[in-house]
Amino acid sequence: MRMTISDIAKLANVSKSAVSIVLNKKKGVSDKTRAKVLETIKRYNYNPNHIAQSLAAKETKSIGLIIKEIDNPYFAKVMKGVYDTCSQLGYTVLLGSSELSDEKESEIINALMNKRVDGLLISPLQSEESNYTYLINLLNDNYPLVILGEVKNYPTNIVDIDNFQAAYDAVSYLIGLGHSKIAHFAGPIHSGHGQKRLEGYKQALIDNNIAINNNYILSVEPYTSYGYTAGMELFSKKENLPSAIFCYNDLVAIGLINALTELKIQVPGKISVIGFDNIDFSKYVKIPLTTIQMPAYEIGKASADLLIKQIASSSAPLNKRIILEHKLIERNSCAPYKKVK
Amino acid sequence: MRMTISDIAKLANVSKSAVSIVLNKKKGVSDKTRAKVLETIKRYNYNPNHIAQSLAAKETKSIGLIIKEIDNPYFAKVMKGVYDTCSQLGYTVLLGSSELSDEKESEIINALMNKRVDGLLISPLQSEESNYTYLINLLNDNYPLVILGEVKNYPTNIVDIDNFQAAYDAVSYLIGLGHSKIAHFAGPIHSGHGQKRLEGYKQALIDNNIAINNNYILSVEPYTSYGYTAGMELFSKKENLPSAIFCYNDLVAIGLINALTELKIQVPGKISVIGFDNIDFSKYVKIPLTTIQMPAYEIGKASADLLIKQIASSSAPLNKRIILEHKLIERNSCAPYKKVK
DNA sequence: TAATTTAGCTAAAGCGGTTTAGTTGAATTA
DNA sequence: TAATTCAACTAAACCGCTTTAGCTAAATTA
Repeated sequence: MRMTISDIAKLANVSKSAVSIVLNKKKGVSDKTRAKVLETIKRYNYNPNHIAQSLAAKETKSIGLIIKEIDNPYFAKVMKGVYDTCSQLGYTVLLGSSELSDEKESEIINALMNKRVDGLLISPLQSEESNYTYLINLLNDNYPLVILGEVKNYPTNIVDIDNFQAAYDAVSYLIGLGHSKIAHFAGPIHSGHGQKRLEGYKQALIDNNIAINNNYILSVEPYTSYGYTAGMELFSKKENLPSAIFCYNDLVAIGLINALTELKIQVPGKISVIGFDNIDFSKYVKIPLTTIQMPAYEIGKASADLLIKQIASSSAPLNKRIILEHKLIERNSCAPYKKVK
Repeated sequence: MRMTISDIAKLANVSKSAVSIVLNKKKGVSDKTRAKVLETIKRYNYNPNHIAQSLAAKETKSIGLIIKEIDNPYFAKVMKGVYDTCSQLGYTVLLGSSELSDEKESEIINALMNKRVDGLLISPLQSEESNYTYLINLLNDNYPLVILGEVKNYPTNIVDIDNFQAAYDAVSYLIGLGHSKIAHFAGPIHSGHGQKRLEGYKQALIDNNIAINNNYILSVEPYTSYGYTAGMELFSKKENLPSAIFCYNDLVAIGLINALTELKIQVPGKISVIGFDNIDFSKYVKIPLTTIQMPAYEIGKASADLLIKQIASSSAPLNKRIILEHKLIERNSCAPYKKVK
């Protein structure tokens, strides 16, 4: 069996308290005693039981990370950022992934809270106002929280980019290239990011006196395969087609381009496509993707950092909003509009 | 403050024991009492403190997952598999990533064990025999363990594919296409997978009477950028170049192809490239990649399943070896050897 | 009817730590 | 020299659960 603090205490001929003091590098024992304890700890290769420590100290030195999809290069980068700063600061991360299901999301939050994580880092689904009441409960309970996105009308710690502006920039870029028939493969429309990007898209059109065409707005699950399917569907009709498409994310854009090349529709010759996220692969893809860069790793780092700060300053809600910079990355999937037909 | 079991006990006018019995669905209380307890639990929205449960029950219902790189599509798929079965079976996963550092790997193992995970799922680095002594310690301690790979000369639970055979198949395929000057961009050569694949590569050459040329074997970090760099280096010399390259993984292959196209060397016209893993993106890349399919998600599922079985059958080591099927996926990055020069 | 099970319940010990309050003897201060 | 402070140390309570052992009253058996 593993050693306990009592074992060590007995072996070193001191009290449990003395061992605890040494363990936590507090003062209250003589150098001689400290040395003796340290030596028997080393000798028996004793490691304190973190569970017991957590129970006594009422903190677990762990956080819960809830993302939407494990299997998405964007979230992988976020995770890496979170993981890096957490492990550096001595925190363990308990993984949660809602996989786009509201139900799972709230189950996970519950499960992680029962595991007594010291705080929660959530990329929320927010598909229905009513469905994030539990988030609001957390806020009211003053639970250390950082949101990768936002909770409408509630001040919280937030780390994100300006999704509205980023979408606006993307569409403006397309307009600058001469396009006016611009479609949007929108993400889950009720998600925070999806909504913001949709709004940015619309505003860019409005500001350029381009009418919004609802047939040009398709809501699509944010995976490659759905980009493909939606592309196939849209371009099987042959009338009133767009000349450019702003996609919710790179995955969708890549799927779309795949459909397009399969249909022998030239990208960017005939159709320009712009993505979102700038995942690593977007530059290796058949037609290197013009896209908006999300600083995913930095978002991960910043949010973990903020969360741990919030945990430290316990009761007082920081309500910090960290908005990181996005950037348009020009590659080969967009071209000036040509009137030819 | 949050409710405790004592609070509930008082409120329901029963003992803590009674509440505990109800909580754990054991028998020992009347239906009436059970109902009463259940009702006050619901009323006060009580959730047992999992930390306290873990301490008392000496099990945490959590496992540690140690991968090599968070930010690698192959491991993302493995993680997803692990996560899916764990959350289904009520286990939480604590994330660990060695990021290719031996030192970190052993630190993580230590940290996770102190957090008292019930078992460990490790994709080990194994860069030096001496460096996996701690793995062997775990084995000797009879700690529930599943290895994604293997520990030489030690029986353990293992989930993997036959890396030797897979590499053999890949190289045989190239040979079947007429190639004989076949290089290998090997992964970290002391890693389990790296070594097996290297051996498979060599054996395939030997069995076909092709001399092994050590200049054709480059050890490369398993990232895109290193594939690129190594490609640039190799093909800057102009003599005795290979006509085909078997890469440690798709990432390296993609980087290599990038270098090649930059150097205006046609793939697969002049150089054939075969990868390993079959990550999602390998089919969307400029030159869709011919590669070996790793059933990453299945590996994740199977290993988590096995680990939890091992945890259940506690003391008795199962020592199961699950070898999953690989498959060669033909796409466009390999072509028959042409003698033209 | 008396003896024996059994069902329902709970007090108390234990899981492995931390922390508080208290004791002792040596060092300081007045 | 007596009174006070202080450093070193520890016993005991506590964190929030589970589990064991024991008690009582009702049900079963002989």
